[in-house]
Amino acid sequence: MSGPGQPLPTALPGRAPKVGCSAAGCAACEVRHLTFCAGLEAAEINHLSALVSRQTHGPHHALFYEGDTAEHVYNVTRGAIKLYKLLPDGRRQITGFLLSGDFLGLAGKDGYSYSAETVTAVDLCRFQRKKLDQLFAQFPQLERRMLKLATDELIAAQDQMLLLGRRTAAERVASFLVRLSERETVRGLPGNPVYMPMTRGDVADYLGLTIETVSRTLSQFKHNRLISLKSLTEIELVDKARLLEMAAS
Amino acid sequence: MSGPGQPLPTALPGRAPKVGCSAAGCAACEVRHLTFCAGLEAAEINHLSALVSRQTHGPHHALFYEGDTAEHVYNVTRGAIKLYKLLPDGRRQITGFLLSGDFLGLAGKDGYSYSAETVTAVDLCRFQRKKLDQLFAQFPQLERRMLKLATDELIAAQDQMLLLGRRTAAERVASFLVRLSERETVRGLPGNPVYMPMTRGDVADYLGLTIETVSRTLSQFKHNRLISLKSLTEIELVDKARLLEMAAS
DNA sequence: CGGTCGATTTGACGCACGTCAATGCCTTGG
DNA sequence: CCAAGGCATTGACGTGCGTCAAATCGACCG
Repeated sequence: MSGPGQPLPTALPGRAPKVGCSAAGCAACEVRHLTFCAGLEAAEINHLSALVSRQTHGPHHALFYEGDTAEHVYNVTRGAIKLYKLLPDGRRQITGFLLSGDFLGLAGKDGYSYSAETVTAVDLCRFQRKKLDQLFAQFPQLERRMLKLATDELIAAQDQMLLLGRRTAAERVASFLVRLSERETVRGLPGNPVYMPMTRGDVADYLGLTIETVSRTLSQFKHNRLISLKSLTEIELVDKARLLEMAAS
Repeated sequence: MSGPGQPLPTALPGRAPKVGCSAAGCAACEVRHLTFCAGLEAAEINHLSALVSRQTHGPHHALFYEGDTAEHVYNVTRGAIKLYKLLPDGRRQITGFLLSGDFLGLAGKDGYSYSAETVTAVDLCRFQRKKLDQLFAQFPQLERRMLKLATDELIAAQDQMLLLGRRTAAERVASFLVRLSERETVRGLPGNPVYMPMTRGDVADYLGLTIETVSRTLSQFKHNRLISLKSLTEIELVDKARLLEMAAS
């Protein structure tokens, strides 16, 4: 798996992702509590509002590539994004999927450490890193919040290492479904059926497997009545208890 | 691989790890430039000095376990530490090895996200998280520095995901040797031969392999004149160019 | 409505790496 | 010096997942 993606449904009837702050401004942002913008006073929010530039992109749009100078920092307010790294021969590892409220753009001195591409149509809040750094000086609260986000991401990355290094294919897929469901729940969505907008290839490259193994594992889950496929991108978790057990950590 | 480790040479003749700041205080700390203590004024260093408690531990000593309340934060000033996560059935993933100058103790709300155990004898600088947080309020510089460290760790974690998800056994071992060598170089050590104090089991659990595969891969490298084993814990990188190529990212 | 194209599923088969089992080696201690 | 206890290495063999290849499905379009 590598190369640019192909057309995917931009939205699903009756399951349109929650709309973010695209028009109304940061004060009305529905996902602010999830982002680094959380916990700011009204006055501070206005400072942020002045800095932000809003963007919308269609599916399968490259935002930046690994190694690019990291000039911007983003919050996702709608849709899904994938982050990935490539080996010279094209092998790909997806390091994360971002949903609304997720943050994007931490980078070391060598620029972005991964490439970013939209999975579905997305809305983004974009900040210039330079200007944001100035704001950090004014509002240490923001930097504290950023450290918390980075720490949470690090913890998630460590969990993923455990998954990639030591879990079986079935455990990986079960864990993926359960985690995706939980992330939707946190965002006020039902979480069951799970909305899974990425391709099997994306899932495979996230879980360190092949497309075929992901597909076969899902088929096996279906056969064992653990899940039921409403459509290619909608999976009902029928036996969530058993799935949780498989995903157990 | 799991369970507590067994005796290992505490030091190697002629290769004793660099001594840290154990006696002289932070002002004389040899690894400060690598830690979050970097870039502070003399006065600020004194504040830190007042907070720090120094510890020494022998090899194979557990510092804390995953889930423990995260009361402390550490800097390693001598020796090597491993961080790991366990699955209920005992499968283990080592998420990182720490050397002198490395930082330890970022944690989410569920306490430490990994267990920590010494590999060799170590010296540590220990801070109470609560007190350190107070210092952060006084010196935003410190928090900035902490964010940088967390970001660097996150980037390293993403590299490790790529390794665990997509690299072959030979690539993993080559990458491990080369990175260990580079880390020693940064610390002013020769970096060749590489000093590798952890057991084959530790390496296996770090690379998502088994002891046998690590051992076989090293034997194959030896046979192909890529490396030469001076001892179990000292590996000469004979054909570093070829190793770098295998590790290529 | 039939055709096209890519994504997904399914099947057959192979292999890289895991498992199981000696054997060897190094360190420690009597 | 010998014995014991752990690692580490090596060999033989097994298997989970990858590879290759062929349906099948589903969305889009003229």
